Amino acid sequence: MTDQSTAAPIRVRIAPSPTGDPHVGTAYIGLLNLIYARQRQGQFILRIEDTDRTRFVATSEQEIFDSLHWLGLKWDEGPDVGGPFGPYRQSERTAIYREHIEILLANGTAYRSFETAEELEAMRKSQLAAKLPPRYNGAHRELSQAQIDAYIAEGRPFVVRLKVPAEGETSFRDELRGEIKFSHNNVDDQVLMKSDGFPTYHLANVVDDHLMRITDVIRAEEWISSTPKHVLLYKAFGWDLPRFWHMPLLRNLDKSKISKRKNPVSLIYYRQAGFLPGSMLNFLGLMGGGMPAGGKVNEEKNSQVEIFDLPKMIEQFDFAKISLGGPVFDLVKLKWLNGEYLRALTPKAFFDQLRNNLFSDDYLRAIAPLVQTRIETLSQFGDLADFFFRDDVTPPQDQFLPKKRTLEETLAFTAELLTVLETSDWTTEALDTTLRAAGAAKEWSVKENFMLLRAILTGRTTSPPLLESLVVFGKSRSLDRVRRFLDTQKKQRKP
RNA sequence: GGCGUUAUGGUGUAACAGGUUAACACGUCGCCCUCUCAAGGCGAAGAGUCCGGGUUCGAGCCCCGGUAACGCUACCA
Repeated sequence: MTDQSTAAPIRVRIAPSPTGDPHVGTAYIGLLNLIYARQRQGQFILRIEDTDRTRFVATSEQEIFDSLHWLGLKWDEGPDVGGPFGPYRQSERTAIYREHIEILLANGTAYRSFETAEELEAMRKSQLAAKLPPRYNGAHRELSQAQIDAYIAEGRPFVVRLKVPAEGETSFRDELRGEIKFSHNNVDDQVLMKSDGFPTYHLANVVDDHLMRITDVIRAEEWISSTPKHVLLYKAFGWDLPRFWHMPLLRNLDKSKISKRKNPVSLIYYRQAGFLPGSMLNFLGLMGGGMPAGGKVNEEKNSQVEIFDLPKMIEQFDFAKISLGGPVFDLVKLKWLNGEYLRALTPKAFFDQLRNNLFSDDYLRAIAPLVQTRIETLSQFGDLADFFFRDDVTPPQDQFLPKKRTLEETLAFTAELLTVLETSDWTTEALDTTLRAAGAAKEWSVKENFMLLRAILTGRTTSPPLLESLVVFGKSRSLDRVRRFLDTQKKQRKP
């Protein structure tokens, strides 16, 4: 029952959410999906999962497109290129989800649940306090039609939940690991449709994958525990299951799931910091095995360098050879690989890279007005604007530490700044508001506040205007600089 | 806590369907080249394959039992 007709054309997809910077993990899973599709003359689809209105970021979708294109990952169907199974943006498919939720409500595999978010939160807390696994208590599983009608007439908001069978288990086949079983005791009655009428991931994902004729779901390992819910949904609709492939999770150096706190994860960062798309793709392809002999080309002398481009990966990548331990995303090795790519460039191509990226007209045009009034000879440009072109800066303590502050409170305040900056819009106006508010909240003067950030960003106490500099330097790289600063300070204090 | 997944040097990976001193790359260290730094060349250290049992003439590969790490445990994906 797991296999779709073998004659059906292979169709795979990635389904990123536009909730922030395009993630390196999206590129990783995207690459794997693309390789899988190309190896089998299949189709690769991009679907935007924008059902979470609270985390939605307007610019994010375009950034996902741009970053993926930068890497050379091309999709056959998607919101921007269209296709026969659209729309490819979930926010444009709400009518479809409503229709489908009606089917489940009608055949008794889902039910309305009228508790408020606060009630649920309270329930969760008390369960946790009692050391019980936090799960929905099923209070509204068997509401009578009369009660339901009454609640609805009252105008009480509700969510729709999956009615997981009380007994038994659900098992499915993971193509890389074999059979995986979950007892229904451990599968919660997942919310399928939120009270705002938007579907959750679980519903939208299953419905779309079926409607878009997806044959193989290739996604990250973190989804394994919710797969039984998805399987139950396919069954509830009476649909065939796709194949499931759960890929190992990219990790930080400490083996935890890769995160911006410990590692740059934004593709925008990597692009702006001057990594070449080819080396990034090559590196990603090496993560988790799959390539012959772990990336060793052959026994010939001098040809052991792990150089793979997309066509080569499509030719040689073997999904059966994927190793399941979570690979550490090792920035040191990525840099080495990128260096290899840089050195392999012709002098002309290398010059073009510099000219089109680090020293692009756009970048220089944005920086120029910030320094024009501050220099007397053109060569002083370098003295003042060097931080725009550097990988990192390290301000000495006497530069960043305000006179009246201890190192302790300064670092705490910096961490505070980091959190508010992460969610701030990246315009001078927004940054001004954000920073002033954060400073006021902790009783840091604007001067102390701005000076601190200036030192972190530029490595000195004299610089072009802070806000404008932040904007020009970009959000990803600016935040990375703050994180690295914090990290360096932490490491210096510990040992 | 519950459930699930995983486990080869510091890191990424190899090791045919169990068969010699566990291989390659990054990193580290040393030497050579050299005005410096890289790059490049040469070399070294570093794992006995998470631990404990078992099967076998023989186990990193098979079986059993532990442990640890990670993931999930939301009206987020």
